Amino acid sequence: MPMARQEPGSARTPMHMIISEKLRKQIQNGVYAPGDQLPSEFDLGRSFGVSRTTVRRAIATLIRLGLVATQQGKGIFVKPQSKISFSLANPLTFFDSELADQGITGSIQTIQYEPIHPDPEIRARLKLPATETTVYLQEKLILADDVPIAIDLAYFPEAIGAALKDYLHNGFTYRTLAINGYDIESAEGSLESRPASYDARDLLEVPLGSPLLVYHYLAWDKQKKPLVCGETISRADRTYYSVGLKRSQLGI
Amino acid sequence: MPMARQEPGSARTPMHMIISEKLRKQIQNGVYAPGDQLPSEFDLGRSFGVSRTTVRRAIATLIRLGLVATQQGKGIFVKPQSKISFSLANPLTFFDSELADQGITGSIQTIQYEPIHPDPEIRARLKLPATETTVYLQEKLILADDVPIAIDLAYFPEAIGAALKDYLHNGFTYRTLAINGYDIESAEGSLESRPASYDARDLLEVPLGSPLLVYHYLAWDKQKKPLVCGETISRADRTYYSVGLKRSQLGI
DNA sequence: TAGTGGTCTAGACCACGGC
DNA sequence: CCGTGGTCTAGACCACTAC
Repeated sequence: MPMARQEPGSARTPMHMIISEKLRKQIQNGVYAPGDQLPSEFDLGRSFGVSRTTVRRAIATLIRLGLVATQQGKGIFVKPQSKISFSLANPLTFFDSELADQGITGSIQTIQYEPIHPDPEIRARLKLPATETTVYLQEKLILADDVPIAIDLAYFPEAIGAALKDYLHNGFTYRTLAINGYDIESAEGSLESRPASYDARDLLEVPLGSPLLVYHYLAWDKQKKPLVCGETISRADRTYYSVGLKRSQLGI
Repeated sequence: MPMARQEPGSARTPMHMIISEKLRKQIQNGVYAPGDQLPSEFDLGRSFGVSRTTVRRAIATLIRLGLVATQQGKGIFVKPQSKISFSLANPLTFFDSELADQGITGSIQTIQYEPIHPDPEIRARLKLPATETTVYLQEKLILADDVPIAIDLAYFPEAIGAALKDYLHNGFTYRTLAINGYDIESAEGSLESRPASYDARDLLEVPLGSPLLVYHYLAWDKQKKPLVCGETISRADRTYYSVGLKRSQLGI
């Protein structure tokens, strides 16, 4: 029997939406608590009177809303919700203490720290002269309670990168630059959100297409010479950025 | 014939992923330009040798990545990419001129401006005394070139809301507060990203689960008395926030 | 009327987890 | 071994768009 069509005159709401909305409300009302297991796809299909394909579509919606996660061979589980705060003013600067304040153990894994030949966009941001073809790329994974929550890619001009080689393995901070005589005078940044690509999905262990926060930054010294630029890509389900502004900084 | 299983020893990559990745690369390499129509689901299925269900799964991935959009009865089209910048320091303050600088016509539609009885979270943020049970809610839709890109919900203490009743219909800005004698001394905000719910999907015309940027804000006067709080919910595929920081503001 | 995407089915095989 | 989610099929009906 193909397709169970809607009774004439009944609401036009697709079954997969009815199912996902019902489950969503049950999760938000605590019928299913964080960590709880939902009924199996087979059982849900039987109790709603639909095929497994339709149930799977409803579950896919809940995954996209960040409410549940599936585990092959085990089942469907309600995800715990809680976000970690990053400060926009000093990203990753007091990373450890910032997380400690929130009751979380932070750590940084350097994935690579190597000289590379950057693409034109990075060259432009660092205002590299034509004679300089090399920058240092520091790629690191940021973990909270041993769960990856962000990737940071930082690009340093060659001289700075070489000088800081031994200092940056344990994570980058603006302070590391300052201690080594590179004084940051100003910085600019931008915050956007993008859906997770297949690559990001593998690194950050999130569903494909789930929101990621991307923080682009660029810092200069007094002579307006770029010291570092980069981007921090973080799981939007686990992180947010906060900022405080005084009167002088507001555009009033 | 059920399921076309993989040849023994071949890569384990699902067909839907092979298809979506191939189309993704073709889009990024310009084989399909923004605005172009992709082959129909039927044709894609035929050319890849898979069922339409599998093609639809691949297309669903491209939609989640924000690369294409479907139109019933018409086809699958490549989405144009371009983002509008909001300033974090003065959100919505110079909204019109900010967008004009980017070559975009901005407009604001007030959805409602009414006294309401807020939930405890808003009460706490505005530090309402127990005797005050009313705040003004201003809800508005922000359009760029007549396309909705954001929703803003602003909550004012009763006295301020009543005083500004006639001024706020044309959009809220910090400046409106200042002109009327409510001087903002400081403000704080936070930026996060959430997947679009069914409600947000309808208002902002985005796919379910696509990333939204949420900016929470709160502003005080000299006596640390809250003047306004609220949140701006914007389409992450059309907006980003930028911020500039001077040395004194960096945590170095 | 033809073509497109939107929804749904019944059933299949596979890979993983736990008993 | 069984139960779970992961992938896929072949075919159906519907709603919308364009000619």
